[in-house]
Amino acid sequence: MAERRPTIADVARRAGVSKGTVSFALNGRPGVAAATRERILEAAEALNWRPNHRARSLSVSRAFALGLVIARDPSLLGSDPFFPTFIAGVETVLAERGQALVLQVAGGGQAETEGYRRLAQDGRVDGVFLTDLRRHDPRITLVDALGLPAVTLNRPDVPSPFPAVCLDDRPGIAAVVDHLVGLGHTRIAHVAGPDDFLHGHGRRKAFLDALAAQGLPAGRVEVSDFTASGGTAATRRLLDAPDPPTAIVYANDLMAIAGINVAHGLGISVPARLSVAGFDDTELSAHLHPPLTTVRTDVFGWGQVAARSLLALIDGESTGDVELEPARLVVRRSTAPPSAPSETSPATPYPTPEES
Amino acid sequence: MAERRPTIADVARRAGVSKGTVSFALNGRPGVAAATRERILEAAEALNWRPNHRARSLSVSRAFALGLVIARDPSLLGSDPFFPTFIAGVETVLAERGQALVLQVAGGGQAETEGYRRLAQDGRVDGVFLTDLRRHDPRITLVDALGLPAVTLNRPDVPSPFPAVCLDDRPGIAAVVDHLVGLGHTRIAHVAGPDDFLHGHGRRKAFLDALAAQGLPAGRVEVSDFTASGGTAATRRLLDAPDPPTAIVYANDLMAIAGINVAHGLGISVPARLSVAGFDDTELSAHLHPPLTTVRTDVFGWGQVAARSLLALIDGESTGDVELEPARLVVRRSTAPPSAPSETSPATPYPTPEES
DNA sequence: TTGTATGCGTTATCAT
DNA sequence: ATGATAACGCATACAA
Repeated sequence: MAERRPTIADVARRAGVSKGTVSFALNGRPGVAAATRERILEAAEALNWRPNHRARSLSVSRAFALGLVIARDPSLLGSDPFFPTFIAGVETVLAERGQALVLQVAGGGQAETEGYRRLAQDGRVDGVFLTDLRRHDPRITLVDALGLPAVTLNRPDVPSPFPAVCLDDRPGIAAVVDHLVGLGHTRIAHVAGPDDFLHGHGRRKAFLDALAAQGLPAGRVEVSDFTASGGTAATRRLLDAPDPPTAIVYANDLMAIAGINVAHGLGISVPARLSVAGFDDTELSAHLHPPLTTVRTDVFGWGQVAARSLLALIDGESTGDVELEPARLVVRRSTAPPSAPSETSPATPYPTPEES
Repeated sequence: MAERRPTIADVARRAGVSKGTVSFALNGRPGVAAATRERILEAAEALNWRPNHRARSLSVSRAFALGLVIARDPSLLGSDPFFPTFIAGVETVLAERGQALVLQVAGGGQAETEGYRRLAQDGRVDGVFLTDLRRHDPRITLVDALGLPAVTLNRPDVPSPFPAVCLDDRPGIAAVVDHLVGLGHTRIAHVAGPDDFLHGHGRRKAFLDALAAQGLPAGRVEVSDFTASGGTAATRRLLDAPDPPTAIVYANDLMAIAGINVAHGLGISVPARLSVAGFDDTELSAHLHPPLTTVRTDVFGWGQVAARSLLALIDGESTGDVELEPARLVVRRSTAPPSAPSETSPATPYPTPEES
């Protein structure tokens, strides 16, 4: 005799009314006499009735869930701090609203499209987050065609019907460049992310713009892929060049850390002979030696705001684009004035690390 | 006139049969005449009918989704490579079976319990993964009481009704110790994970057991927390001690990397004066300088097998516990023979890094 | 071999 | 103004 979960029919029977009236009463809708409402609430309470989520989902045609499709090489996903932090931010909002997060990890581009399509066709979610925007991102029209509400992280470079939740990278990159120029650097290079990602592209442009604003010639840019191995290769190319840079601005911490290690391997000490700056402010970067100068963005908050925006959009009360606090510089010990050209690498140990 | 999606009633009408017959025909159940079946399939094809996922979910009382509750401090979640990789493995299996993954990130213990409860009560998922097992983990009985099928990652230390998907850490740790002893080390320390995690506890025990098996006295163990900051502090404590170790075995790569940086800060070169080994084989560890000797586990495969096991359990065809390929040692350059006691830190640059 | 009723909560429509 | 009824979506136990 499995204790069957009470249904709305049980409540209706006990209160002596119809199912419809129970529904109206419990959802606080008008058209129910106060006395009747009271009776219904008591019956529901007595039976400890909770609406069946699946039935509710069916009748209102809502999933009460949001979707996130991650298109990344699984083997590299583990070293990216973005998604876990972003998801954690999203979750804080969803948890208090009874919403769930449905995740998909898609390898290649084909699987990605299929992922959105499945989420939409199965009605698994009421809306999706569009992260890691690419240039001329096909997902904008795809998701729109699927009839799925969405928010984009930052603004796409194509017309978009979706609200954008924006966190501007560029001030952070500009601040790094200004910081390095202020220290006396003139040969500054950049290790960029893939150029088809909007953020990779944007950080690169911000780098070049900031140099130009400082009246310096364009620095060398090595396009890489946000991975440690890519950062290693790009750094080798830069440091093996005839006129190597005295400072390198990386598009993320992972490549920067790999870069520092390449420098160490070449006997080039950081920051004495090479200044290095990252981007992300991962937990590790403060605990390196030297601790990494980097750029911090509030990814957790980004997730929170994106979730709120998407839920508002789904509820038909979109507030339009949102602008978050831009990225900002965190100065630590991996950046310092360039050494005099004649000076050789000093063998002195680094000063004790200290958080800025 | 929104083009209403065709329903099973439309198909039934077109084929001149009842809804029930359509359902039987399309699910390949017996009791439908071949000619009738053919007619129904044609009608469904012509109308391009797809079953409504939500209605299906309601009628069969299944969510066609699995759940994962992650109880981690959100600010530290980003530096842990485990979950993204595990999830990616899970997804490869779910994608081809039309299943979804519902994720919850819960901060403290209270929120964690609430997370499982919500998943169960709302019928959001048909089963859950129990990861990061703790000693006397209360989730075993909780999830069982909630009537939710589950698989555990490794075996709990309490009686469990759930299949376990096991990947043994211990051979990896033992191999590290053997490797270090083989190099000539006798003062080997361990920086452990939190002792209430079974894997933190297990790696520590494996470390001590391996030393004992080698006939060496118990090495010093610093219990830490898997974070860079924790690894930094623990390493300081070890290296500041009167009789510092010549090798440190860390319970994860993140702490090991932080440890290497502490050593650098103290002018202690790795591996010349201190050997360091990690655990995880994160992407970065091969690109450090020196590249990190560590232990590799197939987290992606773990996710795949766990997903298959959980789905099998839900379908009532559980295959019992599963044992995966155990963790195995990856020797790189961060481990070397201990220097002679009298020898001071050599200032020679590291050899060029090379993957083992 | 096929049709019907039931399970679910919500809501449009109808009846008082 | 209040409340009852039926329909929505699919699968399945049961009746015919």
